[in-house]
Amino acid sequence: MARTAGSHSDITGPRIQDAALRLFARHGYAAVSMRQIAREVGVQAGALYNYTPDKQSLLFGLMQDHMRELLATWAARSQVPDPGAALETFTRFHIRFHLERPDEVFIAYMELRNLTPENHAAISDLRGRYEDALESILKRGVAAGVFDVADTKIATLAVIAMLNGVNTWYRAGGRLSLEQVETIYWDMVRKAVGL
Amino acid sequence: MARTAGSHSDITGPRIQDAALRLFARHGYAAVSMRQIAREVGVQAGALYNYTPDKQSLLFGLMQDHMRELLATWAARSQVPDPGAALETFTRFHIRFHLERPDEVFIAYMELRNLTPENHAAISDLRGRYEDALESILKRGVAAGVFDVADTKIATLAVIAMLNGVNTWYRAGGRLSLEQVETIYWDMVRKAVGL
DNA sequence: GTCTATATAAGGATAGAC
DNA sequence: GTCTATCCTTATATAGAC
Repeated sequence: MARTAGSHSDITGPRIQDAALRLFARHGYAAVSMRQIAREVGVQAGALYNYTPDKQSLLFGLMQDHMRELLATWAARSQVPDPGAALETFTRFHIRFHLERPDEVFIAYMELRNLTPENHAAISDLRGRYEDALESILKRGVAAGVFDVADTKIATLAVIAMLNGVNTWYRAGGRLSLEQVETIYWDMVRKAVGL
Repeated sequence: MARTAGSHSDITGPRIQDAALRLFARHGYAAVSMRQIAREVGVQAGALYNYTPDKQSLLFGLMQDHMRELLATWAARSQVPDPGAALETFTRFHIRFHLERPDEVFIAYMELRNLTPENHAAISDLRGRYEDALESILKRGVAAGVFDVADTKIATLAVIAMLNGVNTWYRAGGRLSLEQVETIYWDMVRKAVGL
């Protein structure tokens, strides 16, 4: 729909983020122009700069928001004492959270190299905190003697990489329900850590 | 080094591919200009078009060469009859092959969306063939009753995603040798399929 | 086969009117 | 807050000289 002149600060901001998110995920940050984003929102390119100082900040904001929400949502979960149960909770949480946000996840992984060094460090730090959440579960399981894991750091990265793969193929309405997918992956994770 | 005028068709072609590979992997296809590639090679931008019809063909060629070499190298391995041994062979082969070619692997996974639809289909087909190689091993193991895998298609994607993760963190000369990394991942794969 | 020069288009970002 | 207009830079790709 064509837009007419006027003041719309309350809705334009989120619409810019939505459009940038979708376009960055689909075509990549470098391949998307500010004019494309503006067209999607229904404003002229110059108007975008009322909401973001530049294109880089737009990308960084999307990634930072995503990582912060990931950490906050996980932290809000009541922590399960039993390592095995905690690992199952993490596995199912990770799959569900990521499948609900395919565009955010895609950007968070694919556009790291398009961040300035400072922004890259900030996002890497947030990602490291999330990895630590999983590794602490693995360490507890090893300490309790219920997990058989040779290297908790590598196992952490291996499990996350495996779970992230779901986003590359899962489509709602396909052969398997989300619940079934969660269970299949949990079965593999469980066995991989020797539980 | 600065280049002078002259005829160098025998060496310029490979040098263009090398430069494009490194630059695409580092900054992303869309973010790299033909001028950058030319500067890296030591020629003017126009000279590149003696070797490639356009930038897209340069990307496609790199990805196609990589996938074909992956398939050919795997096919050249004497196929192991025992499913468990075959899976170990695949796991160690995949890790080693991919760690030896970090730039090619990075591009093959990150730049799919920058391919034209025709080129995308061609690369996806090659990737599918590689996945089939692993899935056929898993199917044989399930049929022989030695693997415990709920869904061979998902297990295939899960294993490959897990193994690909190595490329994001492994650096030669680090805490672990390549042999140790292979063994740690093989241990997780082995357990994940119930072997 | 490479160079210089250029056609043609698009990019990020800003200025000033409304 | 948005628009129009524009500055300035860069992009892919081609043409013709050497």
